[in-house]
Amino acid sequence: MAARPGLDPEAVLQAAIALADREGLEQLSLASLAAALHVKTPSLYNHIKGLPDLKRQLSRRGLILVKDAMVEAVIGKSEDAALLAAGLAYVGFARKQPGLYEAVTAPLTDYEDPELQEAGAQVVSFLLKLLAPYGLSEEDALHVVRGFRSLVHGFASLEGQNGFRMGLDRDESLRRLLQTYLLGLRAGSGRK
Amino acid sequence: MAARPGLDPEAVLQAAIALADREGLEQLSLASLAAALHVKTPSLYNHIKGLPDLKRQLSRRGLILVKDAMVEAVIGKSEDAALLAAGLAYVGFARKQPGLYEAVTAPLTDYEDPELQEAGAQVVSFLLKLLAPYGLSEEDALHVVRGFRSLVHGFASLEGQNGFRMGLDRDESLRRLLQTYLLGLRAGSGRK
DNA sequence: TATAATAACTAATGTTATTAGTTTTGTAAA
DNA sequence: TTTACAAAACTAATAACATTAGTTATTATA
Repeated sequence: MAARPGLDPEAVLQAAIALADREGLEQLSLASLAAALHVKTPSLYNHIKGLPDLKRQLSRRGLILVKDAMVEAVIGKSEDAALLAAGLAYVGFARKQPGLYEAVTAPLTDYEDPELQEAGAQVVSFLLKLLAPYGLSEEDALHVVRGFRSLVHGFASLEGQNGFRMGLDRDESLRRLLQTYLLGLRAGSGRK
Repeated sequence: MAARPGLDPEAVLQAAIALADREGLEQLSLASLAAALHVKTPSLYNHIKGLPDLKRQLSRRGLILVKDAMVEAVIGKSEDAALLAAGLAYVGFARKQPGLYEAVTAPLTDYEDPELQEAGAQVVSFLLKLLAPYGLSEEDALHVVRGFRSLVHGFASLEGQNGFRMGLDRDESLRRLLQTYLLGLRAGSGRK
């Protein structure tokens, strides 16, 4: 019947996110995290199960937040404008929280984690809603969702690893990529 | 004037690639690599500078090989057919050598490594050649290169982290993604 | 005020990367 | 054939890290 304040799991997660965004996900260790929290490493085990568990939590939180960012971005928009806004918001999130986004895309130790699957399913479900007005079959819509996710994740990932070196406006590249894909969708809707 | 055979840097690299492809890049450690080579860990330092150096070499080799795979795939093809073949080859490479491809896309310790920049530049240069027949301005072509790389890398990366869960044909998703983008390129070439 | 839940700690273990210094060995020159 | 040396592989040692076990300290509540 008596607790003791101090850290809690959410505070540890927040500190881990801050550290990952600031220094990169590879720099996130229990040692560096404990130091940032002015605590000894083993104390963290009162709040997390271990480093793999912490990274799993980062992945999940990142997925939730990137979806939230897209949801926010499409308010009052529909069809191409909504998809464009969602794509820009996705990449914007990856830029603002690079370490957290890295965690989303990091090779998972556990592909089968149900919390991660749920978070991923919410992203897919959100995109399917944006596609509803296009009147696609369920199968067609799922292919498009895969395409859209590939687009935005690929762009965000390459940008995040400094893959775009030329002095060419990156926002312009992203806008063109999304618009070209959307144009292709319109142009191809008659086709098989 | 006298050497002593045994391992050499290329053999170490090959073993590292095999291990990464088999077990995943995270499982690649100097300890596991040395064990696979029936050697003690410090012996590896006769052939590589250390673990970061080894991973850098993997990145570079992966970039070269993925480009080679695309070059091979476009023989005798041009325009949309060539870009489609290149995209399929890119993803095919990531599927066949998942650990090596992971290394290509892993967050680098050293963005500025000239060897990696050179390898990346060769990929860009190759794609620019494929785009030549489209008669785009240099700037337009560079935007398209970014788009194409985003497409294929995003797809390969999501697929590699088991991001595509639905029982939906993945090759079909990839083909549609590439075709939709190419269609958008054609449709949009009059526009700004 | 006393208690109990629990956060934080110390101590210890095992893994890993890395460096320094030593031994071994195969080849090329004598 | 013998010898010398270059380089590969080794042993030993250190430092960083994650993790577990067991102990101490603290604080909200009964």
